[in-house]
Amino acid sequence: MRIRIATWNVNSVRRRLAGLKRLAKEVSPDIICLQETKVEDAKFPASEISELGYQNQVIYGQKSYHGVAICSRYNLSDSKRRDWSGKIEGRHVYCRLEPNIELHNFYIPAGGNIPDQDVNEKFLHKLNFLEEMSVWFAGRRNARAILVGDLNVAPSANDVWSHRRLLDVVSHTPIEVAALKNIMAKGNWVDAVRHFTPETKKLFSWWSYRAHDWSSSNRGRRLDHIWVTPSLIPALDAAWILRDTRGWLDPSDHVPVLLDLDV
DNA sequence: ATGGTGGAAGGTCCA
Repeated sequence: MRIRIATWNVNSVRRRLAGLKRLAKEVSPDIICLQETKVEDAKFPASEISELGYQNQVIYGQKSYHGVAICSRYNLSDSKRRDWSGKIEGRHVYCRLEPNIELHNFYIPAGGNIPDQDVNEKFLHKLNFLEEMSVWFAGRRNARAILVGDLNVAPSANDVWSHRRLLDVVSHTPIEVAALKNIMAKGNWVDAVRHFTPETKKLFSWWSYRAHDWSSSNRGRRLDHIWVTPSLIPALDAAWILRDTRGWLDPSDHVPVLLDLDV
């Protein structure tokens, strides 16, 4: 059985319905994990997404900010919402797929502009969130699991357009990179995208709206990730990033990341 | 150091 999973920070699910329709038509994921839905659950466009084929939905949103969802052609069970770092913000949902795979969808806090936890509460919140994740997943390392989402950290030198110029920019600072790698180490996670594309090759999943020409300047970062636990490595068929989506009409600033599994 | 754009708002806040 082949399962195709997409993760996409849509920057408002209601503003991205045409993009979701095009993604469903052209790429046909079985499961789409969304971040930054920016809508409370009662106003989530459930019927529109159901009409695209994704009748099974786990949503956890709030007004204006954050918000995540898992939308699936297949049945989902044991769906849960979890809060982190003392805030109720709609940043994590998870559920079970058949055959017995746990799927986690995260929107990790961006962390504000100043990379100093003593003066920037948002950066402190991000570091606390990452630390809590490392502890929680350390206690679940025997799970057969997939973790996707906008993790808001670009861990490797070739996950950013300029390692040197972003060392002091939130998303690529050494303290965030160490925190993300600590989650991977303690939770026994493997980076599915880097499993297929060597670290020597630049890979981005986000380009700022503020660039005059995002494609030619290409000042991107890889903030969106798909991880799997080791028992799923033999099932990995492919993992890739849909760069062209950034050039679609009315784009998100993030593009989808895809995984094909044969389980 | 600042601004550049986009989204939810209908103030600004956030990315």
